Amino acid sequence: MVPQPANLFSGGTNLIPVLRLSTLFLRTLRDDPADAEVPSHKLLVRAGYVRRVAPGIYSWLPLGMKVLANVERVVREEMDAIGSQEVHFPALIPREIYEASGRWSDYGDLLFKLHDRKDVDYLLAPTHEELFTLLVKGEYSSYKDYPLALYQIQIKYRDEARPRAGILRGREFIMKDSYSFDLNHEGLEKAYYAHRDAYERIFTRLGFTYKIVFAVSGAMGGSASEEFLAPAPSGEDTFVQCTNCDYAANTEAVEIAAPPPHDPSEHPPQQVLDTPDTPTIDTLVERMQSLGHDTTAATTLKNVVLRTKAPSDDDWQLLVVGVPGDREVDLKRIGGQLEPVLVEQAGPADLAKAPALVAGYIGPQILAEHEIRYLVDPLVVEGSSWVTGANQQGKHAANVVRGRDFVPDGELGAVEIRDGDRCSRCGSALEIARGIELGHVFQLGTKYAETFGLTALDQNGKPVTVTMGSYGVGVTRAVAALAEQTYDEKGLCWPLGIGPADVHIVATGKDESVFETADRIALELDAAGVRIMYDDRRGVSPGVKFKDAELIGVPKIVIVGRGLADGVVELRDRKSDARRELPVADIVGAVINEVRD
RNA sequence: CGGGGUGUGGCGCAGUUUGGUAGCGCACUCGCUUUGGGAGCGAGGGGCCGUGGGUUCGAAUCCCGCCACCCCGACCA
Repeated sequence: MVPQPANLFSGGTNLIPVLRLSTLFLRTLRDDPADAEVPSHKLLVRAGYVRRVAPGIYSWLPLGMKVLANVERVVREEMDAIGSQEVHFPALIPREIYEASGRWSDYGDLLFKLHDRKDVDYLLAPTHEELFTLLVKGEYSSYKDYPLALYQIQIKYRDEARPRAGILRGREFIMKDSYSFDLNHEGLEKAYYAHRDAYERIFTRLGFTYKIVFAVSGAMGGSASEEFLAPAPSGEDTFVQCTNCDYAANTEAVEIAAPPPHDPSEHPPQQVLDTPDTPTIDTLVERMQSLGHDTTAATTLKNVVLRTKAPSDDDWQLLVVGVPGDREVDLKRIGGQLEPVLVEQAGPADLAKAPALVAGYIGPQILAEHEIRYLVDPLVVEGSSWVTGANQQGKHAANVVRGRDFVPDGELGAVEIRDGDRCSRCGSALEIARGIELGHVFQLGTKYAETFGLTALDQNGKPVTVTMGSYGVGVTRAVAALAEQTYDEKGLCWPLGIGPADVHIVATGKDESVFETADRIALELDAAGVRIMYDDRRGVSPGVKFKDAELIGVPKIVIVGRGLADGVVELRDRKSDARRELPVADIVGAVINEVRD
């Protein structure tokens, strides 16, 4: 028989695995912390799950650790289930590895850099592509070894310019990152969808409502890319979803439907008008209307001057983008499409180099002859007619028709998306919403494999570059995002299986029989494998215990108190607040039923 | 990096305008009462008032510098 360990901290009972509030390292706060803005931050601090140490850096207390462990368990089970194998890399990495991929400088200020006693440079890893790639390169060299998928759950470090929203966006956070390794694109696709399916199971099991949206691959490079977003007002990502079909996309990656093209010949000829002092759309529309035209902002063509730079170039190139005048240009969206080419607003110095561009009166009619690249938003359809600049100070042109009076070099989704824009799939209205990025899957391709020379010999003894997929889940972020999606005015509201316990037993009153009964219920439920939190504090008023139970957010609450005189205890549901009284003898069975639903 | 704001006990705050040797609520300790919605009374413990300098008989308070943090924006898997 295995000797039982002495438990110095359980108040002399044997309820070791049970979270007992009399000894639990927990202090709940009555007030919201002053530095917290979003609900998850306020509540996780108030309910004693986390404490702030420095900006974007948090300590996790026992309750927080329980939730974190539950999230990690679900993630592990689903990753293991698709055959991905867990590894663990260091967070502390020597500079040379990041130098080889170019990211020591590419990541810039986002990297936490440090050095050892010999003055050798190190960094705290913001992500681990390099180490995964190098590890596989060191072990595998034959086509027979593939396919392969590896993952880890690791602390990441990113020196964000502005950490915010508590746990949602920290400088130190836990991420599950995995990589798939395949010999061809078919293999990559298979791995991609295996991970995508695994993520659906993970976020469903965690109790999220989530949305899978098309995304741009960002700084990581790559092609196919989707994000798992948890819709929430405090989310930092903006996405659109169709009100009719299942199309959804990050606004950076969205495509919207354009009106049908016109026949260019149906418009009257171009006409140049005197429009002095009309450098803005508003002033132009006013002037045109006073001249008797039915011009609105939406029928003017606004031409915005940007500059671009490809990674291989030293100099910036001018780029003019045409959008309807009632629309703003979305630089983020443009940047996502032009990646890895950099894009920004052109400055006065850039304009000075192109005298043909008259600020406030730019029109596309002359851009081709000056060899200035011109792209239009798809809303500027073939054959459409516009009021736009005449490329002379104080003059605009009307009836300027695409395909007749100017031919753009191409199309580029450039306008800022608005509520009510049309779905590119079905034409129904799109709506805009905010979400928290829980996970990201994308097909990385050969970028890192090429950089580090990760190849496999095929049947003919020829080296083949391995193609990779990259898949991330924000683990600490998921804890906060779940709080964000489930909280109510009383506090946190965890789903079954994810909270620090599934049942919270509250013993109220001073009668010793209350505690004896509650002790027994706790023991029996624990023995049945139900995860229990037990408020066994003596001399604490019922109100305090109820408030704490609601704040902590365990899904089922059992109250052993005044009803005991009549032989009943109360069972409550935290979320719905449904309450029922049950005979003491029935409570254990009833709870087990509810928890195992 | 730009704009706004704040630094006073573990947490939330007052006091700063008008200088006089630090206070309230929560939490904590002890005693008595109380026990189904953040209890009451009494007695306690705990703070170089962000930091450096200056003015003054005297600075949380006035002056100058610095630092840190928070919020909005820029930026950011």
